[in-house]
Order: sequence, then structure tokens, then C-alpha cells
Amino acid sequence: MFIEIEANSSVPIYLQLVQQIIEGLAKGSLKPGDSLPSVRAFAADLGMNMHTVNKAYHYLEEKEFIRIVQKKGVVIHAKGIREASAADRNRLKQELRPIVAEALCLQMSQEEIKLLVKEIITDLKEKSL
Amino acid sequence: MFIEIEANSSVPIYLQLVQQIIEGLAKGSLKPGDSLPSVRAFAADLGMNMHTVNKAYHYLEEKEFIRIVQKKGVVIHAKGIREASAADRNRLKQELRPIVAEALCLQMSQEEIKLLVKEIITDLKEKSL
DNA sequence: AGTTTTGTTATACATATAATAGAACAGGTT
DNA sequence: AACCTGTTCTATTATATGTATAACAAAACT
Repeated sequence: MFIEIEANSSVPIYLQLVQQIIEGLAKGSLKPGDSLPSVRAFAADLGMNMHTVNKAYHYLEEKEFIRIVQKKGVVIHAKGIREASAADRNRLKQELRPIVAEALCLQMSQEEIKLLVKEIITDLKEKSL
Repeated sequence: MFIEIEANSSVPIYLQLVQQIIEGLAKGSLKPGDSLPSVRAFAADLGMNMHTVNKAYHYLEEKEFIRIVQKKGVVIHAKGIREASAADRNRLKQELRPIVAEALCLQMSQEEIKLLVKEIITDLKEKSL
């Protein structure tokens, strides 16, 4: 897992961490059962505060991507990541909506937007090599 | 233009306003040259502060979707919305990326994600009737 | 048994963003 | 002349973000 945090991003660094861990899961560099660094070790490694890492971990736990075991550590959900529920699907749709709308405003076609999606998936998977 | 603002959303209300204006543009209920309400009138209509509407307007002006004419008012960019530049395309890609990654984690396929995009576009366009 | 490591909790502080409020200004419209 | 426009200014409140220490209890390691 190579994590790169941009300090000057408008995206909060705890969310950047969340997103990059999710990307690690998507590309397969993180697998079910894998353990993640302790909040202190990760914080020192990334040059951020322990509480910031903790915030990211709890965010990921709420999404059921990781399991936080008291006094032990943090692991990727072992029983396999669940399939998208109807609620997940709807939430993702709501998140995609404003971006798709903006793309349409910039005169992109449905096919061009789908191509973006394809490119993103390619990018995500090729980095796992 | 029917605007609905959710007070309890985690999305700031000035951004909700931005997004719904962009959706109006995407679906065609707002056309190039159309004028938007004054900051005071819109604020009163939506039950929010003048400065909040102003913030949304300036956000949209930076994106070049509207033109703010001093002492006159606000209009949708008349010379037609520009086509997506390479920079726009890249920015949209970066915004889509974390959502697509999460969808992949929830075991959605590329086709399922593309279907989401299709549904969103259908939703956007059917509301223009 | 003792030390280290784990996530947790509590307090405190600094900064930025979001949102509201009221007032005043200058230029355009009616 | 009255009104409406976006702008600017000052102020206040609330929330989000991020850091900094410190202490706690239980698991793990030696």
C-alpha cells in the first residue's frame, strides 16, 4: 500500500486516506483478512495525527470495509466484502449524479462519460501490477 | 426551475443550489441566455441568506456556467456552454474515481456502474418534461 | 510477571468553512 | 426620485478539520 497525501488538497486528509484504502481494496493490493497498521504507526508513517487516522478507520468501519478489533488492531473485513445493496446502489447514484450532470453540461455524451468510467477502472487495476 | 434544499444534508446548501442549477442546465430547463433570480429574491424564495446564494453564483461563475453582470443580474452563459477541455475531463475523472472505486469494492461490475450512469442520465432528462 | 502495543477517551487548541445578519455603496432600471 | 442590482464590510454562531497531550484498559509479546 503506497499512500500519498496531498496537504494542499480541498479534500480532507482523513478522506484522502479513506479513498486510497478503498482504492487499494478495489485494485486488490488489499485483500480480505489483511491487517492495517496501528493508528500510531500509520500516523507516524504518513506524517499526520493519530486521531486523523482513527477518524479514517471509523469512517471505513461504518462502510463495513474494515473491522476494528479492540486492543488488537484493524483488519480488512474477512468474510468477504458484501455485495452492493439497493441502498448502496442508490447512494452511489446520488454521489455520481452531480458529476454526471456537470459532464452533460460540458457537452459530453453518455458514451464519453462511460468511457471515463472505463478509463478509471483500467487505471485502478493496472496499478496493482 | 424547482429547487429543493435539504437543510439536514451533509452537502452545504450553497453546493446543493449549485448542483441543482447545473442539473437544470443539463436537463434543458435552463437555457443559454436565461436569467436567474437576484441574490435577494432567490434567497427569500429558498429561505436562505443572500450571501449564500451569492456564494453559489460565484462558484458557478468560476465554472463558467453563468455570467454575473454588475448592477444588472445573472444570466446563463449566452455564447453556449463550452465543450469539456482536457482539464475538465481530467477533473471529472478525479471526482468520479473514489465513487467508482467504492462501487468496485461492493462487487459491482464495469457494466453495472455504466448502467448507473445511464440511469442517472435518464432520470435527469425525464424530469424536463 | 512485566513491558509494549492496541484502540479508546478526554481535554484543549487552532484554523477553516458554512451560514446568517444587517448595513452601506455605486451603478443601472423604471 | 424610487427601486433593484451585485458588492463590500463587519460581526456572530456553529460545525468540521487537524493537531497535541495524556491517561486508560485489555491484548500481545518477551
